Amino acid sequence: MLKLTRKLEYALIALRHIQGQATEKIVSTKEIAETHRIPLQLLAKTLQQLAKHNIIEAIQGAHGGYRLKKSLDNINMNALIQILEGPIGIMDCSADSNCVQLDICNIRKPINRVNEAIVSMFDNLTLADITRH
Amino acid sequence: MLKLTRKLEYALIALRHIQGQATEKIVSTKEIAETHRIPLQLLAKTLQQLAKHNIIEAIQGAHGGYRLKKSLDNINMNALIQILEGPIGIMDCSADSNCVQLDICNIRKPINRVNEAIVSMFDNLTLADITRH
DNA sequence: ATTAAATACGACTAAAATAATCGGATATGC
DNA sequence: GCATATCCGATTATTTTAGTCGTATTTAAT
Ligand code: SF4
Ligand code: SF4
Repeated sequence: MLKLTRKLEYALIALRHIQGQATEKIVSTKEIAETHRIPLQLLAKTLQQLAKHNIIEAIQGAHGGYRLKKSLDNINMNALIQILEGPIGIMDCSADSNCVQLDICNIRKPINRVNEAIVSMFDNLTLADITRH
Repeated sequence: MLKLTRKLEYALIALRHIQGQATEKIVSTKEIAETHRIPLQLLAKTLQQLAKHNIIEAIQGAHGGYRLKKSLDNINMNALIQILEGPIGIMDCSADSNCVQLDICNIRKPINRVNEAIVSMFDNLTLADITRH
């Protein structure tokens, strides 16, 4: 309950790892996976998602890997979560959510406010805040 | 990811329902379950947990049910979560967590700060805040 | 050219967490 | 005594998350 996913953790670990290297160094998935004992394939797919969304840049072929494409100051946690997991929703109140309680629910509004508070918290947290400290 | 559980939702819905009744009225699980289309057995067990922790008072036997035992102003969301789901942890960093990354993890501290921020948010949110609006 | 090392990606399987149900016990008002 | 409730452990079902597999493609080095 209220847990982050491993995928998200792996992404943060990887971003911090990449940031710790020389700016132009190309870091391979393997290097990150071995350093931090992350399952290689899972990390690979995660990094591919980040590359597709222009957070990191992929260099293919032998001696390929990734390097940062944006400054981590300019990306917030909410954006990262959005990329990897979709929008934050502490519960599922959308129209197509087929929640049987939907139209008779007596806690929907306050719960939505809580959700917004969490979203806003992650909005105000840059990846640099996390990868720097 | 970052979702509340149904059990917790059901508890909130039930507490709000009970609060909406006359102060001394005894409300049965069945009444709440039918009004809000919540699975009876699951709600029953949830309310039992709340009763055990003195948030509501159980009246057994025919015409039994529950009524509030504490003012909802004096209970915060964090306490409710603690009762129903245990401590909030957006990830599992305890000593016995057998996370293989534990001793080489480069995001542990910042993640713990995020966790504390969430806990503190739920600490400052009373059940009355949720059941009233 | 061939090989080795890397990303790219869809499909699949495994594991864990959550949600719901079942079966019975106990209590109590009428 | 019976109907209606709470109580509660055990089990099953469902959903979500985590991880793996197989294969294709790219590219540097030889
Ligand atoms: S808050 Fe109410 S409507 Fe929204 S998902 Fe929970 S029960 Fe359904
Ligand atoms: S933050 Fe690091 S140590 Fe904590 S659970 Fe996640 S990976 Fe493991």
